[in-house]
Amino acid sequence: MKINEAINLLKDKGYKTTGRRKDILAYFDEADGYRTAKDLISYLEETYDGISFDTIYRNLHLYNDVGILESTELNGEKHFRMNCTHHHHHHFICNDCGKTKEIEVCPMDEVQQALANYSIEDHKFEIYGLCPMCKHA
Amino acid sequence: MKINEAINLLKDKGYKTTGRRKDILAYFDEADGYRTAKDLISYLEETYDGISFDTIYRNLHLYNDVGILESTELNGEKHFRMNCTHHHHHHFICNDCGKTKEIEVCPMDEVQQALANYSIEDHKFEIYGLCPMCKHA
DNA sequence: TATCATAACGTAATGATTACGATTTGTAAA
DNA sequence: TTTACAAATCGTAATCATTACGTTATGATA
Repeated sequence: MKINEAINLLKDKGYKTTGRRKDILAYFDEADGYRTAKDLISYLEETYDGISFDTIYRNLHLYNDVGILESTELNGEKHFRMNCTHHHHHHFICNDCGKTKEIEVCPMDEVQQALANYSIEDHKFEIYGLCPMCKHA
Repeated sequence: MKINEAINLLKDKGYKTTGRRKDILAYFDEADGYRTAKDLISYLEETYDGISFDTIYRNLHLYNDVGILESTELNGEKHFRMNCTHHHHHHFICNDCGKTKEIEVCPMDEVQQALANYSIEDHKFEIYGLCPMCKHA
């Protein structure tokens, strides 16, 4: 999702446009991969002297809820990245830099049949390793 | 993995067979699904008066390392279940009772090609929802 | 520019997990 | 069987990510 798109989405939903919020969007726009709350705090501390956990987590949850960000759990820590809204897909995630590559394969079609009497609510398919850049570093 | 198998594996590796360790195995053998450290503590407290976090987590890690248990992260908490050693497969996991169903489909073959220059180290494919039992409860 | 609800601050609380010194207990050798 | 000792457990404190909250600041609307 693009920054302007996200800002308009927030406005439409009645949320205020603050400096923190714009900077958080800028961070994830630039990051192009999964980042933690701690990563975000480090970044914002360059600009602001004193960032509250409240601000960090409230906005991460907000962005996640309205679909600006998507999240996953890696090594016991929540990680966030800009949401790819265009179509359903999965991700390769680099263990080193957190950057992602879209994977078009989704095995759910095949799986549905095997779970006839089950109620499927969600699924997760992620591939972990090193991206070409980190592999040769 | 069966309990006796696990105990022999521990002996072979030079680990001692203690009451706690046997009871932990019994718990996961009976559980037949994903359980948290807290779940395990509740169970062990019925038998022992005073179970140390040290004992819980040390043994969970040990069992996970030697392949007696396998683990996944659900709602920010590590969950463990008896390891299925026989062949590669994935799991449907019930959001209610934690019980699992094996899924034979694995999409990795298809994915390899799309990640030619990447180093693949691991992958995760899990399906979440309600099992037939919990669905009708 | 005044108003007011929302956002942010600073900090304390929570919950899972890890760490550690003291004590207990399997195990293997005497 | 007893002894010896490393490994296992205990009790509790520390850590780390996240959540909660009373107070203060600020964006948006009139």
